[in-house]
Amino acid sequence: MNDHPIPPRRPMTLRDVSEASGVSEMTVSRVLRNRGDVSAATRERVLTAAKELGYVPNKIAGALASSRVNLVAVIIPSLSNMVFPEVLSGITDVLDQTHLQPVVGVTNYRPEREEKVIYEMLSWRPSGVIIAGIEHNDTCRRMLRAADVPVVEIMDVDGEPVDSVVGISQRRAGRLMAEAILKQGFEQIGFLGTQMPLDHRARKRFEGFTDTLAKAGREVVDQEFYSGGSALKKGREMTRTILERSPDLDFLYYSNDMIGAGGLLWCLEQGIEIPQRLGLAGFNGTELLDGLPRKLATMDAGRLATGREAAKIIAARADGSLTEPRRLEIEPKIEFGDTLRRYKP
Amino acid sequence: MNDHPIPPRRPMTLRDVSEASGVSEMTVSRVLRNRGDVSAATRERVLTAAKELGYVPNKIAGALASSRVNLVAVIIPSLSNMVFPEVLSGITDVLDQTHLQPVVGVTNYRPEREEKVIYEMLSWRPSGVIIAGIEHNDTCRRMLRAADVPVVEIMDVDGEPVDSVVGISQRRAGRLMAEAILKQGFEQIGFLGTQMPLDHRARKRFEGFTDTLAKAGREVVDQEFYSGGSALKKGREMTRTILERSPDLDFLYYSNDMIGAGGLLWCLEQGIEIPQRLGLAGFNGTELLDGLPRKLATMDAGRLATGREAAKIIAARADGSLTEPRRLEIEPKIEFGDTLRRYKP
DNA sequence: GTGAAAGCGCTAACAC
DNA sequence: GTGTTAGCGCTTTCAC
Repeated sequence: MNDHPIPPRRPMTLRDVSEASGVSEMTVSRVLRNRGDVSAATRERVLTAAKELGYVPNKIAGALASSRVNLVAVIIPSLSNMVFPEVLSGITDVLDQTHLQPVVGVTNYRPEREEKVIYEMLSWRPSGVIIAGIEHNDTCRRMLRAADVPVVEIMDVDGEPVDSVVGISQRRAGRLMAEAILKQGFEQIGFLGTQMPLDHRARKRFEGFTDTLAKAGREVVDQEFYSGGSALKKGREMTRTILERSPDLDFLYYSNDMIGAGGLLWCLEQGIEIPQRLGLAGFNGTELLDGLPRKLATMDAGRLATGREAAKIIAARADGSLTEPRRLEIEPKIEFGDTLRRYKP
Repeated sequence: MNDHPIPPRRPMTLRDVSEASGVSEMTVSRVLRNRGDVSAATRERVLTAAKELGYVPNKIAGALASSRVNLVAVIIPSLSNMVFPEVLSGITDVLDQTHLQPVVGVTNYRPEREEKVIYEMLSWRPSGVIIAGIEHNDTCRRMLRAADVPVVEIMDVDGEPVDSVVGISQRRAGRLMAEAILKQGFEQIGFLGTQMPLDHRARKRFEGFTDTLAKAGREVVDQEFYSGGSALKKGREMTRTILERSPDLDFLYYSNDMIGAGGLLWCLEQGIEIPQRLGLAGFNGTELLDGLPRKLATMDAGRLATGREAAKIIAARADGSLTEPRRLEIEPKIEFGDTLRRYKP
């Protein structure tokens, strides 16, 4: 064995590859980035050397030198609500075909977290920002605008976007559901939702919903809210509670599919006749609903499409093929399932 | 209005804050990072200037200069399986109390994607890597080792870790469940799982399961696999299929809670007596199970704890308070629910 | 096709 | 307490 003193391990650099291959740093860089003309021979030598050394380029240095970063900041309120991972899938689908890479930040629906996450993300100078919601405080909006980076706000188009926006109108979603419910002759309507004053999307949906009822001379007769715990279980409990308190209700509108599913299971166990005696509807168009004993009515919010379109906009802005802000409203689609339609169409 | 020509917008730098506040760049840097002594007065001036300009520091330059990056790479196979978001929650809980920040990469269970994601992540020189699974190909292992960064492999301790490792033994989890099932006198056991040769954790669990059955002179009598679609619905369909084919089965072991829940719902609808006629068990300890008509037996894999502990290790390595690799085996815990226990304990 | 020089926007180290 | 100098590891630009 040799017993030369081992010098302290220095992180590997281009220079190491350069020395190992006997080619200038500059040419090594060209090979590694596939830029400019390099002879096949040199190319080969560089690639071999890099591979043997296990060289991984330092993107920090690269980004600083070129002021180009292939990161796209994706800022969402939560990961435990399946809705956001689904949007992320859409984003990933599209970005995977580009050189761009999503980086996820989670705000937990807290504005001060949102500020922090935006700040942190922007400090890495990403090529674009995709952010859930269109309601952000002044600090957030100012940062986003000042960053001079393409921004796409998603999942809510009711408001003034910073730049581009893709998603459904939550108000319209609430309205459409209210109209469908009224059309089926339901009259005593209850609402069940999350206790989350900062979920602007749920709030707007509810507003659209109640406004429409009001125009028809109706109102939400009773309400029930929850926070934390198993949504399925909470849906069950809330449904029992609200029906005990207001036995005359003939429709329950849930702010998400999971609590709706819990409610549906409970109602079926009680032998409640659905939808004749009691109609039900959730929101989101979750895959899960397909496996229930009856299919809960819901509204597909086009999450996958939203993610895809948002990513396309960022990609197009990044490669210069798009320069103007876009506004893309996606149409929410009612799925009647087995719990909303009383009369045959 | 003034009509001076507007110079092309140059991204803002420390220098701008320096000029605006009349303080040297270095001191501005000190204030912004809370490093070293700065007089209250200068401090104030700098902060005001920075805020007014809406300055967001360039972390790329900072990271290059200091060779310190506050990013922790988190590499997981999927976001659509709730398991991983939950681990992420644990990680976030802990990292939120440090200056470290998680960055998520998704591999879709594909080794070539894993290679790419690791490479991309490492090229940003993160302070640590948390990666799902302990099975990685040689390229991946070499990169991780060469990166000279703390690495924590999670959710599977059966194998040789690159560095630290936190999680349950999947083989042991399979074994424990097999033992519990046998103890309850079940004899004709069927298995239902995902069609995913690359999910090593599911594979090891299954191996531990069948090995234990074998030692008791038993075997898995029939199996059924699925891929894609609504897991709840698939669970339903697979359960019907397997029971039609093998009506003598008296126990169904599902590789995850969601298909188990689908199976449970179907069995209840069929009026199958559970668990006397047929026992059921899933895997994961998903919150969802709490809302079902009966609680499915399952096994808590300690996902939150796994995430937390992994993050703690990274944080401790990063601040120098830990220097050795750690190995932390978490004990999986059977939850009997209402579908596994035939005899009163 | 290849190389040398300059500098991206910060911070470490040291001087004052 | 504050400022100066010299890089961090790449890429841009330009020369050859």
